Amino acid sequence: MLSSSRSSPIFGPRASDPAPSAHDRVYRGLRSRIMFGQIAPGEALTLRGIGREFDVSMTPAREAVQRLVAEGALSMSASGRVSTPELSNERIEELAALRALLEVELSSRALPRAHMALIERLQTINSTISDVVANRDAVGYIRANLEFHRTLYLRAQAPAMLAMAETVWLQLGPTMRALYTRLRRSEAPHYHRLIIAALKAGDEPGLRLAVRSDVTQGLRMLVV
Amino acid sequence: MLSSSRSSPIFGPRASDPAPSAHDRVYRGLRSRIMFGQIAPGEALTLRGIGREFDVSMTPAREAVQRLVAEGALSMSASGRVSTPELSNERIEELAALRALLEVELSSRALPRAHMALIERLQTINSTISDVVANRDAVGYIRANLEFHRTLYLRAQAPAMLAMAETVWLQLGPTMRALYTRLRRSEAPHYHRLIIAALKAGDEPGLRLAVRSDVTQGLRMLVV
DNA sequence: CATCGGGCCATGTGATCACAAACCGTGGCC
DNA sequence: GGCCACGGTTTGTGATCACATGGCCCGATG
Repeated sequence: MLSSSRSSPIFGPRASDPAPSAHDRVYRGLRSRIMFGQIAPGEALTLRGIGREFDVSMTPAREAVQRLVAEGALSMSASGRVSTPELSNERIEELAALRALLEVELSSRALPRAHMALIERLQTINSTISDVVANRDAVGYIRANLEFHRTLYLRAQAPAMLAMAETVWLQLGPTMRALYTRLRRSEAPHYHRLIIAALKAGDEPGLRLAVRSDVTQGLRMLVV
Repeated sequence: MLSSSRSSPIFGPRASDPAPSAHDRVYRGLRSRIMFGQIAPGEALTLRGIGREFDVSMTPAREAVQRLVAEGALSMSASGRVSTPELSNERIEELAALRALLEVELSSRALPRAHMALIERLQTINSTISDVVANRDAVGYIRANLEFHRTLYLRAQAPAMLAMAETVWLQLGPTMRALYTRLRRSEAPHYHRLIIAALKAGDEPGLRLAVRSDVTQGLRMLVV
């Protein structure tokens, strides 16, 4: 995850990846599921089950799982059983603070490079979010929301920082679904519009505030 | 690396770890070596070689390597060969910025909980650093320096954030050695003393500045 | 003498297997 | 009725093996 030397196509594989190894296929598959909230917190996984599902032996399944455990996307009991972690409130707050820290910086670095084409793409993604929210599609919402952020942060030209932000998303994945199912429909892309406005205006303080708010807002209602 | 559910004894194993699995042993061993700069940038590793060295088969060696690759501590070529990464100047600058971002926040969170006992321990570590620097012991210097920071940040009660900071240290490990061999002896614990002074005074802005300086100073001279 | 090609060797990958430990359900006992 | 012990079954771990691929050295050739 953190800056593998390979390309990291989180949102769908690239066109011409020559020969994706088995453990990479499994890793990507599980990673998407976790990041986009398709696995509930506390759900258990078994190596043989993963192997059956992806049609590989236990070896690649183990490597993929090990990697996700290392990234905090899965947790492993002392006996080696793996499951998606159930985050404590303190942990959720800490991860939200990390998102704020990293993503504010990323957006700030992206600002000077944000041209009109980027802003248009963000607006397109934003309207996708509206559609998907109207359909009560939690997974689609999370995916589109993260794509919005990722598209912006890619402009920051800071791969290590982006990788860390994605690791935080990954750790929050299972929890995020629980959040977005109880989300009010109307308020969804509110801060996103503020972000776009600040980008257009070249308003750095406004952008930092908008990103921080967008990132913090959702998570705050989760720690009841 | 990132918040494994197990305890993470980076600086020497705990007393009563019941049955450390083989891949964990290998992982910890390689991780220390990398983080403390005992492996040069670009140095190659082989699974069978690691297996021989730690007296295990290829399987645990593979898992440990995979994990370190995921953390950015090792890089893997398209053909699967692993080596310690040779960082570009942009990457080094980015990682230094990450250190500043994360560690300033960590120190700031540790400040309200920093009591006298902690400050004394920091001073003890600091004198160790002076000794070790006098002996031109690069690895010892890096180890003691990181222990100084880690001791402070542990008080922040922010395990995910600390884990991310350690991941950055890990990525910088092989490069750090190259840095500290060309370090002037006298200036070593300068900013550390500023950090301790700010802690004693409860001076948060001063602490943030001192940490940022300490973290940035060394790395800056590396990007010639 | 430089460059290209072929063949051997080392290396990573993934499958399979043996083993030990943990989990779960059942039955008995208090 | 609740609690505990026990055995079958599931699960993770680590070793070993077969295979394909890439690297590297050496020799032949222009």
